[in-house]
Amino acid sequence: MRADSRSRRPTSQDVARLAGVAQSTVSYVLTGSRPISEETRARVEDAIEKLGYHPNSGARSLRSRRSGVIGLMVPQPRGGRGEPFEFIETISREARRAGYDILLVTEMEGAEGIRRVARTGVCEALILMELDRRDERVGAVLASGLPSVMIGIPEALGDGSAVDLDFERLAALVVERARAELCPRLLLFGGLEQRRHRNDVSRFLTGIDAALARDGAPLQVIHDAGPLAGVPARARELTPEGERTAVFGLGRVQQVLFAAAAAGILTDPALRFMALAGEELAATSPLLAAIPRIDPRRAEVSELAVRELVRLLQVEGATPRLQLVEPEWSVA
Amino acid sequence: MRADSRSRRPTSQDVARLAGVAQSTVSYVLTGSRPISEETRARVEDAIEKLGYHPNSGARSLRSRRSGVIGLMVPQPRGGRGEPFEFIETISREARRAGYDILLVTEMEGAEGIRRVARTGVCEALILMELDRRDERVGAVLASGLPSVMIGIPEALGDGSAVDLDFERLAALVVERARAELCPRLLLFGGLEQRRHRNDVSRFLTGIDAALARDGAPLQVIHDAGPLAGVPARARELTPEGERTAVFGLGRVQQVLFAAAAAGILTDPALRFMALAGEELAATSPLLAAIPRIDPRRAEVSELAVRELVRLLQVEGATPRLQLVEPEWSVA
DNA sequence: TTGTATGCGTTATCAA
DNA sequence: TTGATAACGCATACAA
Repeated sequence: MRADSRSRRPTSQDVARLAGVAQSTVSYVLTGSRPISEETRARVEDAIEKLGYHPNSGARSLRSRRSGVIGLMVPQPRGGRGEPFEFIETISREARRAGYDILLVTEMEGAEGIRRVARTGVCEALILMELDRRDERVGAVLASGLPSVMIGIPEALGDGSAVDLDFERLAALVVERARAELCPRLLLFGGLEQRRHRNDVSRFLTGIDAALARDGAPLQVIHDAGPLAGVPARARELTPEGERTAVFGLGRVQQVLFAAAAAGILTDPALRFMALAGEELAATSPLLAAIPRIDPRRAEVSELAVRELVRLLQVEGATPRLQLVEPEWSVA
Repeated sequence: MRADSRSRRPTSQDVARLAGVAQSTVSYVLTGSRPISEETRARVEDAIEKLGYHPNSGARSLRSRRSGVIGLMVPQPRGGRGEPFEFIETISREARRAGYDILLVTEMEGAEGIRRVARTGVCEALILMELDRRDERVGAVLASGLPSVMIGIPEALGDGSAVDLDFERLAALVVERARAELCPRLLLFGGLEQRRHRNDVSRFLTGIDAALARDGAPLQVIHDAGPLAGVPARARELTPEGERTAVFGLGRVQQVLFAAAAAGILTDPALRFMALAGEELAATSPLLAAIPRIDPRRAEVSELAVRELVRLLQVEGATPRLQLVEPEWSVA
């Protein structure tokens, strides 16, 4: 019933017939890999338009061995965090602008997922994010031989490309500011020492140590691993009269700030909250807009990752790079 | 230098050679579309294992016209919302369990993006989310002829499948509770009337009207379209001494609750906050855990969407369905 | 500047 | 129960 000539998707053969040229000519017009006369090109493009032709992706990737698809390994949603979404959406948009699509590979699949998409040829390149310092997926990616970019800096980076916010520099900024604001103490919440296996946490802590070792006022660093809702109270408690404690952590700031607000100590002069957070924090409330903030610049990191990958894919003999995005205070 | 026999990815031909069978036999073992003797199957599977063979996805989808890829249209990240991530990740995971991969199509691409992935054959099915009541993408999906599932209920659903939380029922729950708690007033924040174009908001408001029309204590509904940070204060202001106002909205609860906490009126007996929010809200603080909460059940909705799509893809003659997930109070 | 011919690695039909 | 063989739709080497 349903099938007449129109129900079948048009092929380059159909286009060729309508334009009165050879099938290969249609292909050459599309790939641009051979000069085509202005007149022929126009006729072909007309026919393409008229038929609503789109090249079949299976055939194309079978023949050219390039699928036009980039695999993106996404983390599990832990504790209702939504930040990965901004990475994912931006990466997807940027990739599309360069002519690529994004295919998701879940963390659940692990290194085997990497091997799968590499071996089947669904993906011709890979982006990884939320990596542990030692992450089996990194090895799988490098072994696959596909061009890749990591968001974050794992240990065995090999000669892969990587892009991320400079977490060491971030730590330096935090320490510098704590000193500048005459805080003798810096409380780091979120159990960072227990999360040292994360590549970003590890770099941050390295940066803290380095900053402490540099000249400057003495600064006591306290690692807090307790429940986030208790952070403000604990910070308040360990602050002697007339002194001031700086409070910072990687992620989950909102929870800490909420607890502070609920306890009425969000603007307590004895506490100096600082946050790694985007504009959305400032937009939530004027009170939060006043908090010194370093933007994680997720969109920039994402764009950089895609650009780097496209470079690896398209520039002959491109060599892997490590690119760090500079953190900055958003409110002076 | 680099190319010896090992550098090429093995094909079913290689497997056949090693197993001493015909290439087609390998294919039959893989697809299961023909009975194979136990002995032959074992030999083939051994060879597959030994070579680390994975069928080439381009060739497979060229020949079978099934790419094993589901397109997922994702929204733009507006105002730092991260909820879409839970949908995306869950959908991706469930799809993988059914043997499919998820390819992202950004909202930026619009209806043309739908047409593209459909025409090129990259995707053999589609999932749409965050739809407007009238959304050009819906038409494009239906026109593509691909099996599809909408998360949300747009107007021109046609005979597409749809899955979502039952927002009409959600409204009924909210109204019922406001009445049960003897609130003469319900304040709805977030400018819902201005966001009626959204399919979920529209259904919610329909549900509100229906619930109000039913028997019960009189309830005044106030639509608040002002800044979220001012919601608690405004709610407090319009509440006469000794009375109580219920406060609810779709999304952005955290901002409102933060403002309430900061103003010290989170537990004001004159206000009755209720929230559409997942566990993460309760986990943020004991204060928030006490707030009556309806879970949006994003994971369930996502799983249902994937299951429905898989049914459409795999069950011969399957007919589209509309499935609503029942909202419930998480704290009594 | 264009056309002809070949093969990418599968799936599935036709024989045996 | 299995083998040979023919497409699927495109990119590109080779001819003209």
